[in-house]
Amino acid sequence: MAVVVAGKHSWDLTPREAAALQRRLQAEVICEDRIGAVEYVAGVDVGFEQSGRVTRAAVAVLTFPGLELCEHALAREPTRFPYVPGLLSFREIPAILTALQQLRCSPDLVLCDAHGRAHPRRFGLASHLGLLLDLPSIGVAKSRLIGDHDPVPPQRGASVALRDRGETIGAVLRTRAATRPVYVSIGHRLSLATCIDYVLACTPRFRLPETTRWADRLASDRDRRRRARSTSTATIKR
DNA sequence: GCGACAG
DNA sequence: ATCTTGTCGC
Repeated sequence: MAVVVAGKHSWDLTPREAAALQRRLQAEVICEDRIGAVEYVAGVDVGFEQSGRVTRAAVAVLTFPGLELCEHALAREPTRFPYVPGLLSFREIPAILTALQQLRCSPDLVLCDAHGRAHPRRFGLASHLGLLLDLPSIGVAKSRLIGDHDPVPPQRGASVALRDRGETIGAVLRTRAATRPVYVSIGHRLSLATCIDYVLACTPRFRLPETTRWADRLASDRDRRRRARSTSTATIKR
């Protein structure tokens, strides 16, 4: 069954209106486990073309827990909202929805390269997307937006609480030893403990061949440009 | 007023 | 997000 967008609202908003919408929708996020059997898990990421005016969204659907690639989709759309810290979803979600709607199967869980509840108004991209799709979702960000935390012990699986204004808003989790930890937070329809379990289940110590192949495909354009640049630089140096 | 600020 | 230089570790 295809992905269905359950919720809808205007995307033609000013930054001020967008923040007001976040404050309203934040109350509808479910922070308890309302999740069934997980057979397919989707990973969502976006990038921008060199002009900066085109947003590209990539979605990969993997089997769970085997993590074999079974479907993917790409979308290119004009960027119609500026990057404002805290309003990332208004820039990225329209293209993500386009990509998701091309899928033939609907995932049971969505992992996002962004924050969920670890957000100033408790409504990061992962929560926004999860609510629109009415699907369990998790925020997995590479860097901090808000909150404070203690140092994270060095071994895989170690985590510490991410706190803001006296509240636990997420966890800082090591998915691999000797790399930077990731910032995990509830997107929608999951408890924080369950979010951590799924992130660890989706980030095994050794990359599967399918995962590597998919990452290569996503990075191909960027790598091609980088290679061309370093080649020309090397030529100039000589 | 100043710093901080997912991607 | 992107770009760069130097440095470290496998």
